[in-house]
Amino acid sequence: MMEAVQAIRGMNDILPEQVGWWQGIESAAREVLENFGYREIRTPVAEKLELFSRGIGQSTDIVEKEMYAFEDRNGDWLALRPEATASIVRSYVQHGLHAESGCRKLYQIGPMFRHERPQKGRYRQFHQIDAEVFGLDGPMIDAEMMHMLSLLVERMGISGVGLHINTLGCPTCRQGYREVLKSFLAERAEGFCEDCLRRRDTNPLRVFDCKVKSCAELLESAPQLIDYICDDCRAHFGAVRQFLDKLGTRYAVNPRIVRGLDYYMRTTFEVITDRLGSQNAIGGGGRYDGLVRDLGGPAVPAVGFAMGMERLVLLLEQEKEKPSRYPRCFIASLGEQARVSGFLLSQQFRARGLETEMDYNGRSLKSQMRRADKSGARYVLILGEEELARREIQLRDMVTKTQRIVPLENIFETLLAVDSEK
RNA sequence: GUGGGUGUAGCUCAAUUGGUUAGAGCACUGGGUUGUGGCCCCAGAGGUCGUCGGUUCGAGCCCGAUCACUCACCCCA
Repeated sequence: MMEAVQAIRGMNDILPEQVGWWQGIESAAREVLENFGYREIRTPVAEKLELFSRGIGQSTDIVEKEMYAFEDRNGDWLALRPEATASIVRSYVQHGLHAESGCRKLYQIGPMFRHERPQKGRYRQFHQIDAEVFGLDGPMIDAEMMHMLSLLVERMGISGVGLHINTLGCPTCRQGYREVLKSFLAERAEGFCEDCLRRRDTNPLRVFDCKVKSCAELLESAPQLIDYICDDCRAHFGAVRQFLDKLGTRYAVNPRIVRGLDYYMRTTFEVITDRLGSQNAIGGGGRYDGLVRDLGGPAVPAVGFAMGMERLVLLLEQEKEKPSRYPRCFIASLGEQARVSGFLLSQQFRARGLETEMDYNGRSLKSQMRRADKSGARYVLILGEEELARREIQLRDMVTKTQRIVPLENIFETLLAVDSEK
């Protein structure tokens, strides 16, 4: 035997047994998003590398060490997209979508790529549901988006998750806070772990995300961003919270939600579960008013979020029964002539919209019945040479175990009539 | 990128201190009814024991390397 080729590490097949979960999640997402006025946009999985280094941030982990970047045959540097926002913004700018109206709501569902060490809930090819709103800078849309995210999770049948929100301030007021925090970290340097000391220089806000106990304890006395942000940012955050309260959306303010992408400002949020081990965020996002301009477009404000579909599937597997589908009808046949007639019959049934299965191998009736049973079909049509000669067919109801002989003519209508009596 | 755990049939797992031909359950195929499913009975098929190398008279078992999976760190969805 030749050695079989394996799938790429961290890139998984979604087998027919699992695909029902994915379809359920996707249709729930489309339904809710479209209901809120979002329209689908499909962008390529590869972009120029520059788009992500400019968009996501040069010093972020994603750009620094997780991107699938490569030189193509023309010598251009490309990358498989590690997230959707930069691509959507690129497309929005390139096609002048900002010209059409004040506000634009877009969504995308598809694969993303990051070269990380795989673990539960984290893969190298993973799938996101991503939504973005362009052109609105007020707090109302921030609240609506988080409200919608809660509905989305609920509509998918997932419970026991929490919405955590925070504000990062705007680039101006955050800069002041960064300096204050940096000096706080410098004063107490000996108490913090190595990672936190490294973060002090790269991205000081991320220390709040540290899981080391001693760091968390020290940070309790740290200066809080909320005390340093400007009046406009404070008012924005206050209004977001008021709207969420009025919408009845439950949330917790969590100063640890700082996000790892450079473009976020003001509102940030995550949907968190305690049932997935360490990969506990099933969705997250925030406001990024500066990104469109940074990518060469007009100064259009924006908010967006992404959800991790693998994590949603993991949660659904924990609490719901696996969705499955069954053909309505199975055609069993005996003898070559009858098999051909059964084959043609199955095509007619399908053409009329009835999900129909059959046995193509010409095996024993017993084995065909076994297959019919396993397929979950409610009805089995049995066609032998005897029935064929008399222009008849056996119609068996697998649930009631009753069987009768009916005319072959108009068998489709007969089957529908029998089925509608149930 | 760092650390821990695990690799035996399609799946879940066995295999005495290293000892002849590596087993079971589920799933699969056929039979038990000249043409009838779930339960039961019988039979069959399915493995280079992840891979390569080493130790040994002898390795599924011990050692090393490598690959993969997995969990955690990191980071994030």
